[in-house]
Amino acid sequence: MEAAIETLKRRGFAGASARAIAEQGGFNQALIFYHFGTLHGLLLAALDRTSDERLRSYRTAAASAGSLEDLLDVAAEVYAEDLRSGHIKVVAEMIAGASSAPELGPEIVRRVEPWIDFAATQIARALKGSAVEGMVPPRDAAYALVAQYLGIELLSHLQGDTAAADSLFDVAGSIGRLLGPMLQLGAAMGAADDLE
Amino acid sequence: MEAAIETLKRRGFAGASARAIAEQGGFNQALIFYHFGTLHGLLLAALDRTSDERLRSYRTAAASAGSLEDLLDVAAEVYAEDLRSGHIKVVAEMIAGASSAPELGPEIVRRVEPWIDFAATQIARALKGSAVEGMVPPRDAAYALVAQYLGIELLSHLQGDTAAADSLFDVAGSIGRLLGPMLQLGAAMGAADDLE
Amino acid sequence: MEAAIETLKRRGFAGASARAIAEQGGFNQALIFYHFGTLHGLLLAALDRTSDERLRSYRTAAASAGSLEDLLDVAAEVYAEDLRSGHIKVVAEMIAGASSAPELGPEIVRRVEPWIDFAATQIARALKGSAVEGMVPPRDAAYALVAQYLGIELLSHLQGDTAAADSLFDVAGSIGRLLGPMLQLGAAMGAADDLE
Amino acid sequence: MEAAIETLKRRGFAGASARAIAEQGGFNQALIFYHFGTLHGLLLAALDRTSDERLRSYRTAAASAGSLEDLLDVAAEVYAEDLRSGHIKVVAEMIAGASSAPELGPEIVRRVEPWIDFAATQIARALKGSAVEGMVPPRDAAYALVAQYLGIELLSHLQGDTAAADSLFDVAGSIGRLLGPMLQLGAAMGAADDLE
DNA sequence: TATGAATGAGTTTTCATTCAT
DNA sequence: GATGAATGAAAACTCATTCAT
Repeated sequence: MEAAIETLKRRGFAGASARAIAEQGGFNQALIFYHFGTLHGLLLAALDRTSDERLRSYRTAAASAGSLEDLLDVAAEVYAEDLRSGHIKVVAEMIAGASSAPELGPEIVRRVEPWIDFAATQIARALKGSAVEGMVPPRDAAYALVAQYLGIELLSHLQGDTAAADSLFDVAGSIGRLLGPMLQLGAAMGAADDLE
Repeated sequence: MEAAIETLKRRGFAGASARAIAEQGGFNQALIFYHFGTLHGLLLAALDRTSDERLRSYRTAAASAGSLEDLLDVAAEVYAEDLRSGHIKVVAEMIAGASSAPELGPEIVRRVEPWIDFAATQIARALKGSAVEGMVPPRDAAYALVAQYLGIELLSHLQGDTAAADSLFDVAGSIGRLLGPMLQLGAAMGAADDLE
Repeated sequence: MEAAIETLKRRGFAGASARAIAEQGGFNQALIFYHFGTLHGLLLAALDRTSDERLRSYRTAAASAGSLEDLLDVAAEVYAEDLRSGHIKVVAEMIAGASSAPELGPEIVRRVEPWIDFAATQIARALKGSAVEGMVPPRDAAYALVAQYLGIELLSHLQGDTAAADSLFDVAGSIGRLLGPMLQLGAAMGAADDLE
Repeated sequence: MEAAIETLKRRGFAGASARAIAEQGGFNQALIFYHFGTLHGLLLAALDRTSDERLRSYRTAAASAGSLEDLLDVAAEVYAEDLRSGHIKVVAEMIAGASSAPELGPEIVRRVEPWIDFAATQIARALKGSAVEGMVPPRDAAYALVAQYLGIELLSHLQGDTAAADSLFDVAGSIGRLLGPMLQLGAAMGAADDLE
């Protein structure tokens, strides 16, 4: 699975062939099929692993954020780490690749759901008690947020530099700090423990 | 090129093989190479065609918008059409596919630039005279907007339904209508003709 | 035909496709088939042209040689010109290429015959009255000589330098000058006009 | 490799496609790439095998020759066997084919070198102590000899009969026997063991 | 004469997967 | 658990040739 993740990062979904992964990991191609049945099986298992691991990081980080400002800071920090370490690349590759292997679709949907759930929870936290609480459905906002991450990963990888992606978080931060007080965002966030 | 676009929509980048496109168009595979030299050559030409065509639609629509509200309405409308007609799918597939064919990268970057430029222009229009004019660099916001579109396309296609994507525009609309007056967005938009 | 010859020189038999020749000559591929029926038809016609032209040069040069020394000098001179201009390359390419297109075989044999005839005539001239006149059948020697030229062309082209080929003629010259008197080669060559 | 050699003999370089070789050997085309990476890889490996094997025969035969006469006899014998068994055909095809696949050039040069070295050694042996020892550089003569073999292979294969090639060795033999004593060729050949 | 477009059969190569060991 | 060998299907691309204009 490590080899699969590494190969996804380095060579993308289309480059993550059985041969490439086996070469990366220094073992025989046939092993993939022995253990996972299908190449896609391995890829999904690998996705599971990174996804779980990263989600755990995000959860821990979010739990420690007691205010909107904290949350924005923490999000920027964790995301920056992901973008550079390539963890998001793996997710983006799998989602992009799913279009060429339709049977992957539902499997990947299932693995993206927890991320949307997590984002929705955090957004709900931030919106609670604010002026826009009724106006913004947390799930829709979460969906948009995840989509935003994916899109940025794709674009920044396409252009080969992450400068734009980096500065975006600054802007998001300043807007958050401006709008936060105006809309009373994060008003009820104090208790960091009442997360799922 | 029509066959290529259709195949990209239906079967994605990885499924847009010479064989598949030729079958879709009812002609011989070799024709692709006769006319475009390379499969990628055809794919890029097809992308050019859709991209140009759609950008023209967007420009026309934006030009007719005299207020922030108009702009939001118009954006929602044109985008909804795109999402359903599949035009955005083609762009998203090419961008996603670029990761498996690195030599495509620069070519696609060149074709995405005009979209970012266009978005930056519109955002600059809307921000002019507002309270956040100095805070939000239009190009960064434009980058984020394009990324958002791409991400939504990928996710909605993955999940097979566009419900979430649709409701997002409603939410964006209501937020826009709320924040617009607060931040004086679109304050100086009256003159619809002063676009690039 | 000029385009065909040029393409044979530059890209070899395998590279002399209809497309390549048409590109070289700046005309349409289909013209080849209109005028020559087959690609091989054109190639053979081109071979005819160079072959005739060069054979004429060789004949003229040989006719002017009144002694064995002259003949050796003249042979070295004309051959060196050929090797550099690429005329021999065309012949060698066609002969080598014939193995992949068996139907070319007989056609090429027919075009090589005159060269063997010519060489046989010159060899007979040189042998006349010598000590080995009865021992060396001129046609066999001519065959060997033509084979030698072909082989040298192939090897020198393979190694990318003609140094070895060049020095060979020097050696042949000195041996000729040594053996000539010993064996009374060229004893009866005086009359340069009694050639076919 | 046996299938490759057989196919080179029967259908020439251009006919030695992956498909043809696989058909000849009764296995799947893909095996070629599994084992040799490239079609050329296989072809070169096959060339290596024949070349090594034949060179060993030639070395053994030459080692047993204690006089110039022996050497000429032995050369005629081994060569006749080669011409008929097709071993030389393989070499000639590869050399001729190299012109259509320039990246093969250096690889083949490397494989022809040992033949030139071997010939140079034998020629030096024969020239030692002769009247022309200083006049004839062994390497040049060896180059000419190898070229001669190649040329004869090409011509005889082209004409479909080996009669001319056969009689050539007789002629070479008689000339050798005539010139040998005159030039004191092979004077110092007694010790057959002092070969490389 | 000349051309642009078209085609079927061919090329090398890569792929996921299987299987005997 | 692990491996080397094998395979059928598919990939991109090139070829000689044809044909309507």
